[in-house]
Parts: sequence; structure tokens; C-alpha cells
Amino acid sequence: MQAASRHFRAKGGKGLAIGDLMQKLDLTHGGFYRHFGSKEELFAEAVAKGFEEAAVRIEEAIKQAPAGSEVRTIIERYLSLKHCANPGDGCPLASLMSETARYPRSLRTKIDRAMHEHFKRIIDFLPGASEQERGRNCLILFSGMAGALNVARAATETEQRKAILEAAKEFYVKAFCD
Amino acid sequence: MQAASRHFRAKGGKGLAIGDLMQKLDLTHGGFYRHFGSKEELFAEAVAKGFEEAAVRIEEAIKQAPAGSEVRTIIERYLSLKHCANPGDGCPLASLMSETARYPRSLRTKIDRAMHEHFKRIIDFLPGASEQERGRNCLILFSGMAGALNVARAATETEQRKAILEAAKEFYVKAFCD
DNA sequence: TGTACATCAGTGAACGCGCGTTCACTGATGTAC
DNA sequence: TGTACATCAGTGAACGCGCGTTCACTGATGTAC
Repeated sequence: MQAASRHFRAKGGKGLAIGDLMQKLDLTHGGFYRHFGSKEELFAEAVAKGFEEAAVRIEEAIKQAPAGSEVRTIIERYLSLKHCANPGDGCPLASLMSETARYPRSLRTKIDRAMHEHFKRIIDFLPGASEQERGRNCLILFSGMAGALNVARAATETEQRKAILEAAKEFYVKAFCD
Repeated sequence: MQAASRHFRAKGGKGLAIGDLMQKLDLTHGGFYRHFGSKEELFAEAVAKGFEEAAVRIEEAIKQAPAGSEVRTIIERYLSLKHCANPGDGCPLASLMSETARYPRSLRTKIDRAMHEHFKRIIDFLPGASEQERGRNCLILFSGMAGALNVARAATETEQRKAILEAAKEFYVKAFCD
């Protein structure tokens, strides 16, 4: 049930009720436990799924990008109005950022693993002499962009939203593409 | 009731039950509604309070900092292990990042206002030719640091946490202090 | 080909808990006379 | 100074709702013989 993943990203871990999810799949809530042991189990899988989807999308974007400007393309996509307006289809790091810290350790381990697997697929496009340095850059770039994206999402005026995204794009392009 | 602010930052908007809060103040939950119309009302005030506390703390840090390295001091404090370990006493932007986008508009307006008032008190220490540019830099710096802080908080290993914080410190110091 | 049985996804009622909110009441404090 | 009354913070029981989870049951599908 990959549809769950979108809903979690759109509404947060506690925002999605199992009843609602099952209803959206035209099923009753009782059947849920044939497939998952608990809501938490579903959540962990959904987050992993979310990272995977995101990685696939990024890889596609990279393929289409002109050689040498891969990172720029990633940044521009990540900080686009479209990504800002559709958290459900977007990066789980961004949409679940602040609540992840409050999850139980067992869940955090799983999320952490999914995130790092996601990063592995992108890491080689980033600047940095060693793999370690590229890894650090990856973390900084994505955590920073996710932060900016969230601030943009929290803004109430479209103008403000755009301004934040544009400013962040400029900043991160300057910092990571040269 | 300023104590509420800490709890919200520590546990998120939905994580704090009014019963628990009142119990921690050695009161019963019923009396709550003598003081606030609803939980949401308390939440809005608590967030504002949180930003104010944070601003005060930053201003203090700035006063103690050697002239010329104010921004560096802010960054180092923000990305310290202490701030990472104590979300309840820390920056509300970081601890409420991803859920703010999901709040109703009325609440977001209030939070937005509180955030911008908070920024106004710091803005002049940041680099940038115009006030507008300093404002943009402020948003980018804090959203970025908040992102990194959240990733550090989500990490399960202390070593990892430290590594992220150090890398981010280095990056943002390089980007905003020269 | 046909019958009996097992499997298992899905149903829908029910349970139990947490929690926001309400409300009639208490009891201390302060004001009016 | 003393008495009557109003105010209002705080109490604690109760209501109602949402929601995660359980469970006895149904009904379709597939397998054994």
C-alpha cells in the first residue's frame, strides 16, 4: 500500500487515521491488520517508500539535466513552487523533519537507514574530494533546503513563499555549484 | 503560563495534553479554560513566547561575543550539542518546522508574525548590503541551521549527531562570516 | 468433473483509551456598607 | 471593626469524539481427492 506513504507525508505521522486511509482505498479499517502489525509498522515502511520515490525522481531529473549542472537541477526542483505546494508527493525529510526527533528509537533507526540509502544514490553528483566530504555536503544541502522549504510552506502569502524559495535557490546554487 | 511553551517545543503541538500540562503545574485540567479559550489559543501564545525567549537568549549571546564575531557565536550556539539535546528550551522554528505547514491559516499567521518579530531583533548582525538582503540571509541561515539541527536530533548515534553539527557549523560559518 | 475442505483477505461491530471541552460547584479574596 | 455579597481561580465529574486495535464472522479462491 504505497498510497499510505503520500498521506503520511501530507499529514504527518499522527495526522493520518487508519480508518481514513482504508476508506480511501475503498476498504474497511478492520482489514488493515491482515497486512501490518501496527500503525507504526506501516509508517516505517511508508517513510522508506517515500525516500525511495524521492530518490527515483531525483535520478530521473539528473538524467534529463545537461551534464555538469546536475546539482543545480536538483536544487531547482527541490525548491520549486511545485514541491512546496505538494508535500505529499515530496521529500519525506522535509515533511517529517521536526517530528522524527520525537519518535521512538526503533522507528528512528529505520528512518535513518532509509534516508542514508536515499543519499547514497545521489552522493556522487555532489562536490567534495572524498566520499566522506560528499556525504557531509549532501546532508548539509538537503537539511538546509528542507528547512527553507518548510519555512516557505509555513508562510501565508504566496509572494513570501516565492521570495524564500528564490533566495534559497540562489544561495544553495552558489554554495554547491561552481 | 510560560511553562507551556517549553512543553510544546519538546513534544509538538499535538504531543502535549492539557491534562498533563496542568498536572505539571499542580492544577486540575478544568481550570485551564479560565485562562485560555482553547488549546490552539494557548499554542499560539506559547510559540510566540518561545520565539521571544530565543531572541532574548541570542541577544545575550551577542553581548558576550567579541566584536565582529557575533554571527559566528550565534551559529555555534545554535548548532551546539546542548541546543540539540534540549528542544524544549530551544528554537521553536526547529522543533515545530514541519508541522507548522499543516496548521490552519489563522494559526500560521500568528506564528509567522512571531517569527518575523524574532528575526527583526537579529537582522542587523547579519551580512548584507540592504535590509532586504540581511532579511533574506537571516531566513536562509536559520532555516538551514534548523534543518541541520533536526537531522542531528533524528540521528540515533551520538557520533553521527556530532558529525552533522560540526559539518553544519563549518559550512554556515564559512558562508556567513568573513 | 465434482465435492469437501482449508486458507485468507476483507467486514463491521465493539472495546478501550486519551483527550479537548463543559459545567455545576467550592472556597478564598476583596469590596460595599 | 464587622457582616453580606460579588468575583473568580480552581475542582472534579462527565460528555463526546476520534482512533488504534481486536475479533467472530463471511465469502471467494484454490487445493486434495
